[in-house]
Amino acid sequence: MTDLFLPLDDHPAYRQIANQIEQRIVARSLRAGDTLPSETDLARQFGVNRSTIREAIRELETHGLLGRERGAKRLRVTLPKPSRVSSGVSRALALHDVTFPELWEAMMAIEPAAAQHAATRRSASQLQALARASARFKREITDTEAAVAAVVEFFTAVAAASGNQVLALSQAPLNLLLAPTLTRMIDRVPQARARILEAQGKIIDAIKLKKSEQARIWMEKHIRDFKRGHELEAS
Amino acid sequence: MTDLFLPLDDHPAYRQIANQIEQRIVARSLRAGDTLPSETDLARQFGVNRSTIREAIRELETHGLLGRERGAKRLRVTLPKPSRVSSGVSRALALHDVTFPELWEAMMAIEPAAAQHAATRRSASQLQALARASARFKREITDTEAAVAAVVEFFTAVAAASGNQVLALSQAPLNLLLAPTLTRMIDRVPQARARILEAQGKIIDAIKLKKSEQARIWMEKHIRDFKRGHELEAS
DNA sequence: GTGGCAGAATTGTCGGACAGTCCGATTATC
DNA sequence: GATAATCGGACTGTCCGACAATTCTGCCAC
Repeated sequence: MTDLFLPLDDHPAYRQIANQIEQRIVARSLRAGDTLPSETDLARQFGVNRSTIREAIRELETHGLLGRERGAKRLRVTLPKPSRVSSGVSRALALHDVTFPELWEAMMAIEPAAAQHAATRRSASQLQALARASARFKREITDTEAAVAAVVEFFTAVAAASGNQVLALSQAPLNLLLAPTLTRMIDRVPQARARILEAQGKIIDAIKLKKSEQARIWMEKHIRDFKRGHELEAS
Repeated sequence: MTDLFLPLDDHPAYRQIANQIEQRIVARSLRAGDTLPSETDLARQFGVNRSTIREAIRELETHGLLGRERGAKRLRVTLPKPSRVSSGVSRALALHDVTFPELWEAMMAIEPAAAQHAATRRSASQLQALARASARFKREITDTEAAVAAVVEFFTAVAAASGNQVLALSQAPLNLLLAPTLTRMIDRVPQARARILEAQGKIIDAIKLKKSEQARIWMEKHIRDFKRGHELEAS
């Protein structure tokens, strides 16, 4: 079953260097905010050419572990931004041709949980953010693209209010995948907009009153509507 | 509120090139398996130096969009491997200092759903994989590290059996985060091993018999045990 | 068709170079 | 003395050219 011999993968220098630096960051020996030595310096320290260092840096930069302040020259250690990470995930999922049912099942698992926890933990400002997102949806309800963006914003706000980074980061990629489908659906299913608005209202109410069970139930209904909408649209 | 002028972020050439290639891949104009032109060729086409091309390639390579067959020279378009993607996510979460309750809540949302769908959709071989993972846990039950690996393998197998790529990819990062905590817990809480084994058995039974509700419930109990274990361990 | 082989092609790494920009210190100005 | 203009050094982004090691390819023998 398992191969007898493992393939020996030679590590190019740039990858070894990237790994070494990554190790340091993960081990907190380099901490977020720290500035890295200059490329020339790194090249000297590692005993390689600057070009090699640059390739290593690119690797870490795309992982979000290194970055520069806007327009700054010096490189510094940064925490991977959730938005960057999740866009990578959703791109991967998109390339793997995820179907709507798959997406929907995942939303059905995650969003209600997020809503439930949001109801018990939301701060006042997070509640405001929710209300703002819903208001924006109401305002932009005729502009399909803006409306979809508002729906995504609403989900994001719920996840943020859940006070759970893991849930938030699990949820974020779903939004990006949902957008295209939702755009079609919202245009072709007449009652979709009204139902979304109603659900958002109920969810906000529940979260405001800290009724976690209510929040979960309404979010479930909300997500179920997406499936119905998708079925209607497809027929 | 909003700034009058947007900061103009200049995109270095290597990033522009990376974006262009990425676009092609996402738009399926370059499809998985296609081989890319040589670096020299790309440099000519884009009208830049080979070093610049190389930096762009590194970027796409770390995103998992490009890769080489083992020991091959020519670069080809590849689908991002879930394992690569999820390890990036879990590293990001680890750096953000995720707490156990956060992790636990996410598991509580995702794993039962995965188990439920696995019960309705699992193939025979996926069922076997589940049994294998559990058998391995039983066999290695005294070797902490191997036992933890087996637990992770079990969760992975459940997610795979769910037939849902989105759930699987949402779940994968959780495993990597769970491992260290579980290692401590399993060593300090005497009854942990037995309870895990029992839960795995019940879950496998339910999935084998396609009792989705049972599968969900037992998975919930299983995950709840982790919280209890964690509380016991902490005390 | 299989195996082997020489030459072409390609990658990984190197050294050096240069323009544009950012940073810090120094000097000039009010 | 505080602020503004100035200047040199440091650093990045990009380029050029080069070379060893390895892979790829077309060809030949069997």
